[in-house]
Amino acid sequence: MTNKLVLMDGNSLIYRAFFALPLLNNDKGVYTNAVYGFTTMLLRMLEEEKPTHMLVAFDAGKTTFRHATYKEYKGGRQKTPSELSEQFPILKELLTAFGIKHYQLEQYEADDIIGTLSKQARDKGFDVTVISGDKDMLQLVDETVTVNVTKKGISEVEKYTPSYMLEKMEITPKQIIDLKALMGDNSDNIPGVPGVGEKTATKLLKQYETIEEVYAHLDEVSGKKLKENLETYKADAFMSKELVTINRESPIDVTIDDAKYTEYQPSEVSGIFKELGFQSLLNKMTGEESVEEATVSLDEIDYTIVEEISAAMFTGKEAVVIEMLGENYHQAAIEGIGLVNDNAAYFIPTELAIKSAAFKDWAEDESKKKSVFDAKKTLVALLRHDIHIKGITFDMLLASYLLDPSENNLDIPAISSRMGKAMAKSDEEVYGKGAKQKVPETAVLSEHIARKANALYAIQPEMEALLEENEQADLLLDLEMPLALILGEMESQGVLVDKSRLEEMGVDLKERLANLEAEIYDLAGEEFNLNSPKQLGPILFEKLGLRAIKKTKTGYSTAADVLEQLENEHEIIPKILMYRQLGKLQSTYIEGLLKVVNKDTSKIHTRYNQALTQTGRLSSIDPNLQNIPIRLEEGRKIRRAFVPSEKDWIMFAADYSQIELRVLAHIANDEKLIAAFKSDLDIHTQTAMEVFHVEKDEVTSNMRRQAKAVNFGIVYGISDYGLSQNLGIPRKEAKSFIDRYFDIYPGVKQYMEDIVQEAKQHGYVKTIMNRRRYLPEITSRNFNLRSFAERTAMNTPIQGSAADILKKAMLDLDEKLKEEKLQARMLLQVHDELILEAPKEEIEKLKEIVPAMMENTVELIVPLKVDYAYGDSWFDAK
DNA sequence: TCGCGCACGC
DNA sequence: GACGTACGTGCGCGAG
Repeated sequence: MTNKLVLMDGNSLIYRAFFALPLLNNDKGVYTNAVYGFTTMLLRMLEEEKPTHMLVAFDAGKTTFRHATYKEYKGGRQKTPSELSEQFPILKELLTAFGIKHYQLEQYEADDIIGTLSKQARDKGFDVTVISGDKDMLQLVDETVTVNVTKKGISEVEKYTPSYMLEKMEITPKQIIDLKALMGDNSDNIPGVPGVGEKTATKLLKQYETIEEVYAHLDEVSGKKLKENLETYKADAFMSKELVTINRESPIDVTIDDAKYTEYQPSEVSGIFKELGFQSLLNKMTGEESVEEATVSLDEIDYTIVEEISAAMFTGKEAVVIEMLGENYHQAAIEGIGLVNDNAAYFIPTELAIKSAAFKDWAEDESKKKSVFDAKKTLVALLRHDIHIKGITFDMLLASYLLDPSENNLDIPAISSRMGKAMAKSDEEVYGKGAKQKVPETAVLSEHIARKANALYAIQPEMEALLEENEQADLLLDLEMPLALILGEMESQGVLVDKSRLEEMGVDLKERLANLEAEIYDLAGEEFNLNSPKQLGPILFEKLGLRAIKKTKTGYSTAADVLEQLENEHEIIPKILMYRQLGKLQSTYIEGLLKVVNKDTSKIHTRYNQALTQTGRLSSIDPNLQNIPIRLEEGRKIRRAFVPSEKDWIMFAADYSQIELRVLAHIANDEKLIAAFKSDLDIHTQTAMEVFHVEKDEVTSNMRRQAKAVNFGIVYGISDYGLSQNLGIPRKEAKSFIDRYFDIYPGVKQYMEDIVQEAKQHGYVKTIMNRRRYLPEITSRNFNLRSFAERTAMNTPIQGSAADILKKAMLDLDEKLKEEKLQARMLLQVHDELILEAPKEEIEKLKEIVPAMMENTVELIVPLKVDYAYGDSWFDAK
């Protein structure tokens, strides 16, 4: 067997890892992210390369022999952050535990050590693999030396062989030196020749091979400026070449034999892993179930590519996968359909399915049971081909979401592999991602889709059993799944937008923004990019000498709460605030909305994500219709553009009043809070009366504001710190507010204590409809993590139950509208409100039905209250 | 392409 | 006493 030497560029890789990963620290406050990243890479190398010899090279110190040539070498570099430098010794300790040699040499860099060792090894007939984050290393590539360069952080490497280099970079390994000599390298402060970048350098080298030859034929080089620069900076070019050339004859006092590697002892390593808090690596090493399956070997699958659809194919119980690429299913094409039942697995080409009467009959037959992944997407996709799917009895996406809402890797392959059955490749593996996403050849596509349908079919019973165990079967079957269909219809229906209104507002805003901009530049005494906080900061806090109140990672904070405190100190401030407000309207709401209006229908079709939030709320994207402005009049006018889609119809909006606090009164069973809601007084005034011990008439607007903030804080689970920020008061005062609140509402206090205990005991909290949220960090020794988990424990049942209630109300209302044969239809849901459109004649009926459905969908100890309004636009429905 | 700062809603 | 703050989406900037 050939010997295999793996050489790792310690410095380069640990830097990469440090910047690629969030700044994790373990429970002792020691930063470990770079070591962690390096270790994952190391483990991967050991597994993939199976080295017989291994060595990690480090840079020795500040100065190297290269500094004698050029004292500015690596000049202008940022100092290594202490969070990183403290990780070097840890890494070396870890390497020792692995039994892996590490080495550094005064005056030389890791590159030189690697260059020298790889040469020696090659001469002894070794196979060599070098791993680095630095492309300079590519000069070492030859038939026996492969160089892996990390890309995109550290999770992937690109393997460079001589042929791959020629294909990718169009030059040979040796020419890397010449390439760098010409183009320079900013990070190492290597000058190169000005005006020569990768493109030009490659062109020159393809023609002349080396810079020596380039200069020998300088008169032939085309381009006056280029020739001039080459001439002027000739010395720099040659010096650069010297600097980037790796020394392959370094005076190292380590031999290849010293790098001999035998398999590491888990017992040696596990101690350090434990100390560092590398739980996942520990699990992996000890062979426990690991989250990421390294390689999945898939069983063979038999499936038929359907040529003609017949009713006989269907048994009445099947899994069906409508495959679409691209994220917007309102627009994306169906790539193909997978169908699996007890008898067979099929791939059905899209054209065949949508033209087939047998397929439509099957899809629309309520008695034919279907399992799907993402019922809403499936519904919408088929609706676009005039097929109204019915009989969906299982949705794997929603099932998985209910089992654990924190899971964000949600597709059939990922879910099935978590359920212990790897039955399909990941979508990313099959389709690629980002710009490179594409549909593979038919054979690959059809197999993938058939596999997914197969996995869906196979795993459904196990997921149903888990839901049953959690007492969540009803939540899926009677709440989320029917809701998915309603949401799908709402999305497909869309909401009509009066584009001309938006455009008129845009014209007006444009002018006002231009004026403000000019005034601000005038006051600042210079022009700059007003949209860049990074540029605005120094203008305000250095040039104009205003007080810097808060800092961010990247400089001064210029956030609204900071600027508001400076409002009276300089007339530029209110103008900036106004500019920001109007700029937001222009970019996000005018331009942003216009971009997503369907050209043919003038409608907007948002997408609700029903399997995302940790609390059970929906979210809305493309566009987000859940954050259309309302608080400030200026922004609220945006709502004028949302209008009914038919003549003589109106927009009808209904929202719950204080639903979260009512839910809190209910689950905390707090007498005072219950009484407050039963008397139907303004809850914030009521709270103010209690907290400040005053009569109703004595409650000032300021008292009410503070009481409101405390109520708000309780509902959203913010801390005393959060409340203090909100009210602009010291934290101590905020804390005393909260304490007084708890004195008044002891039931609430009791609930907060109990729910945290419950979370500790079970590991999760739940809503009134048994939605769960797991809180593993509730037992963390880290104060922050633990506190956050505790507040989440208090908050999630409140927010989540409120979400449950509105969801159920939507089902009830939908049914009632059908029952009453009304034309009115739901269009939007915004967490505690529903927006409908309806013919004018139905207004009276809606005034009765909508609040009644919403208020009575569940029975709590306190009444639910719904306010409603209607008008010619969403704006007017207030 | 990604993280950040900022801003909008509930 | 720590330390940084509910749940989301989207914009423009600026570094890689």
